[in-house]
Amino acid sequence: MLRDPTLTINELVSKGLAAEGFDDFRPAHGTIGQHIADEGSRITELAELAQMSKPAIVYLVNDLEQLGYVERVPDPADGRAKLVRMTERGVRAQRAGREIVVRIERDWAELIGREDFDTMIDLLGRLHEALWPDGGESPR
Amino acid sequence: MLRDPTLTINELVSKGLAAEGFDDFRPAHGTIGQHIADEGSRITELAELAQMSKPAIVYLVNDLEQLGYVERVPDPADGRAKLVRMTERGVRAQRAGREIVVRIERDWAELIGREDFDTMIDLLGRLHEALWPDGGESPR
DNA sequence: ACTATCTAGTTCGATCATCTAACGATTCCA
DNA sequence: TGGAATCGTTAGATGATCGAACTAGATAGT
Repeated sequence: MLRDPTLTINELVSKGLAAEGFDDFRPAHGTIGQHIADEGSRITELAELAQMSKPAIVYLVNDLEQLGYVERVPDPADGRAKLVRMTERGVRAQRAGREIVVRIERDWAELIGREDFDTMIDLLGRLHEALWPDGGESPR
Repeated sequence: MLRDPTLTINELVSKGLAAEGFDDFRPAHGTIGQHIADEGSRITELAELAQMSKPAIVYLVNDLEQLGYVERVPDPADGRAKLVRMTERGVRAQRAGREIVVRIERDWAELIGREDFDTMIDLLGRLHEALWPDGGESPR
């Protein structure tokens, strides 16, 4: 019951983006897009948020950089670090992706009723909050 | 909110099984264990239920057969087909897995309250039912 | 009854996403 | 100022998945 909707959202977003000209954007890239901050995020930071290893993030960021969705800039605060930041194209894709999610939520809300849907989201949020308090810090 | 719990359940079940002597059972194998019928299921059938390609199922069933969790028997009703059936070890693992899931549900229910948890499950079920009516048939 | 077509499972080859281990560069601290 | 921790990366491996092409068996149309 959790798994199917998760996969379907990913799939729908991917297809929706493809239809809007972002056809080189793969589902796994969404992990980055979801967590990246507007001012840019460090690799380590993204790894923590996505609960993935750093090499996995590097792999995805390499892809996204190659495809022109993100760029690496040196972090002025730390010579070792780099900030991964959305390019203009990346921002457009991110916006499009969020719109698609909103549309899916609207569609699904109609299926079981807006009120019940909101309740469900709220409860899922509470469970998530209970399992990963706030920022969410579990090293992997 | 959907993705994290999904992954966590998989991970916890895997670890729990490992602790009970089924340490060669990998998360992906769960896809089979979840859908296989007591009398045995065909490869094609499993592919439909899991919404995966046939080769992917064959790959997993090969693994599970090698590890002694399932066995292939000829389907008396169709000479081309084979039934994938749980072995004794498979049944034990399946039971253990279900117990672990029950335990996780109990733990999580405590986090947000049993009543709200039940409501959430019910709503998720309704959404799932609305998206994949009953048997669930979407070819891939 | 024969052939053409369809279906069940499999093999092959490729690809994607992910991991652990090891490494150079930089920063931090005692 | 020198040793330990941290940041990103590379290298190498593996798991899970797919599509295309194949074989053996079933089925339907003539």
